[in-house]
Amino acid sequence: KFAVRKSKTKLLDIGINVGPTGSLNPYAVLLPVDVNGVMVKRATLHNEDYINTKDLRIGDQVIVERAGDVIPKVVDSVVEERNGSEIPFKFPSVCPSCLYKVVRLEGESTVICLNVSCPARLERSIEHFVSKVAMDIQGMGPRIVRILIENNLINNLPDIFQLKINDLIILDGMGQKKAENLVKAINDSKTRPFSNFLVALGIPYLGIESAAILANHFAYMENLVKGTHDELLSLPSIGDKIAQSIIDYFANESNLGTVNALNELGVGIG
DNA sequence: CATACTTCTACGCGCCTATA
DNA sequence: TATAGGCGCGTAGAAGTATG
Repeated sequence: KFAVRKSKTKLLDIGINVGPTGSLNPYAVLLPVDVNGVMVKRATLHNEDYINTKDLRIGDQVIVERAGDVIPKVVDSVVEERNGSEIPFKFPSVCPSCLYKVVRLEGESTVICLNVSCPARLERSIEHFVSKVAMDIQGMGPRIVRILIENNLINNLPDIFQLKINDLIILDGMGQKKAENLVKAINDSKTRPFSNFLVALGIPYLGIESAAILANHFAYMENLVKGTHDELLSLPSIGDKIAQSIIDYFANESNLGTVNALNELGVGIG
């Protein structure tokens, strides 16, 4: 097995993932290639500017590298090998999931879908909600999340806590044992620390570290909701971006409704 | 018991934000 | 403007469970 750090392959296509907060994240679909012992068929492209700056075109031969032998990335296109059939990539103007017009805010590199009812956003926000750093609901990975949504068992975050064993047991590949384990995991997650609950909400720029600082200062959701921009800014490692992001989140009626509904189900209190 | 399928975990670099 | 550090990215392999 050769130790190849960089490899050349063909950029077959550029796809778009919709993130939990509606961001449109581009990724490269590659002709599978061995990069230092690993077959790589996909690599992140970060954002619209990254594609434009590198002038990556669909059909290009591209250099793929695994940074630290872990995460693959497209580092360059091989311009000399173009034959004229390569197609420049136009970043989508509508969300690939809900077809709503997307926006790119001044000074931001991220293009986002603002439709709060976007199906892709719902799916990704639930995946994030149940993930390890957030509510840590074991046995509820992306696949199960999709099945639950497809079967109309989940239409929003609070719905997760209404799931019953009998709802789950009828699903494909879900038996008594899995259903029991999932319901138990969901119930256990109700007592996750405030910081993890905050992360679970999916507030842009708010990760576990910043959330821990907020949780430490405010202790309860009702205090945080009342927190002013200045108070947030006074906290270590909370700058204008994160502060504004938090203010924006709690200024949104729909978000407040979600938080209240969760609290009433015994989720994320204390 | 064998097979199929899903989830979980580790990995470490570099974009982006916070801060001086 | 420069430096520090949080955060998320894609893949393989292990661990676990469902099903026949």
